[in-house]
Amino acid sequence: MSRRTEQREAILHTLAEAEGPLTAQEVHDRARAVHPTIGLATVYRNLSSLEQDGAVVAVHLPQDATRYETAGRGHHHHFRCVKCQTVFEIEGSCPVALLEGATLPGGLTVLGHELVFFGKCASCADAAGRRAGAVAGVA
Amino acid sequence: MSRRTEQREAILHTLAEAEGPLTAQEVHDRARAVHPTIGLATVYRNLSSLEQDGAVVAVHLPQDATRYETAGRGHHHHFRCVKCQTVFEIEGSCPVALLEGATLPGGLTVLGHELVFFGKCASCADAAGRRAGAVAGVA
DNA sequence: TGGGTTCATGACAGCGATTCTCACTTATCA
DNA sequence: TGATAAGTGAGAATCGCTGTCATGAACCCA
Repeated sequence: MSRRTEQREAILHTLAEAEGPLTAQEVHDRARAVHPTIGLATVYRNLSSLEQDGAVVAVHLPQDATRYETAGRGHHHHFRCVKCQTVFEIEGSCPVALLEGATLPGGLTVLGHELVFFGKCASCADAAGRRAGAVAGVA
Repeated sequence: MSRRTEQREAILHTLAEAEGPLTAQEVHDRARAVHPTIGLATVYRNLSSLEQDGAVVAVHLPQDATRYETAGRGHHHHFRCVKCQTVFEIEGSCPVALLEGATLPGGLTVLGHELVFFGKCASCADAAGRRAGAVAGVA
């Protein structure tokens, strides 16, 4: 039972408008455009309570701050280019999702998973080798 | 061409003896049993150079410090109990490994991936429902 | 074997991300 | 409207990790 506050709405609005998952710092910066006095601690507090409410999901990428995005955009994973560090969304059916709810040997009950790919995006792969006409049109 | 130092060996030895992936802090604590003056910065430096040499691999678990384990124990993933935070190793064939080297739509070339499951281990699942004396057989 | 040249080390300051604390403000409900 | 408990903002504190720098040790060559 969380209260409805301007700050909370500003944060949700910021995430809804974002083109990809944002760090708390980025949320803070953008939310200040709407609510100039909002504090960083407030952003962190709201992000974690929103996560508990299921309104946002946290995205954990190795060697990066925790990022947040609005929930309800379907199951998907992320790909990070090891060269330019850009994060891409990977959509489509996930083979690992079959294990959700399964019990693995040893009695481990799977409730969820996080899958992160790393590799080279089209532009960096081009730059490295020769050149081909691949377009990195991923969200 | 890295030099062979006592510290480096102590770190490798510590990881080889460990029952699971260790944080830099844990490696530091344990390595001090062998080499009492070893510094934390040295541990971090060696861990990353060993990682570059391919002697150890880094394990990134959400909401946890980076962990390290010796390389060459085959492709596997990790499971973290959301209750007791224990980390288990998941072995067996990995459906995602098929994508290694593949090029995803958008021209994303997959070089590697990290997969982390979270859920409840046997003992915590038991404790939640009934209670039984399951042993947390950490690998 | 000795001596010089790097590279590695240890100590610690510093940084970014996140959490904690505390006094103050405000949404909510009787 | 007023009480009250939850939420807020500011800043200190904490945690994981990296950078710096003087010192120490591994390696190469004579």
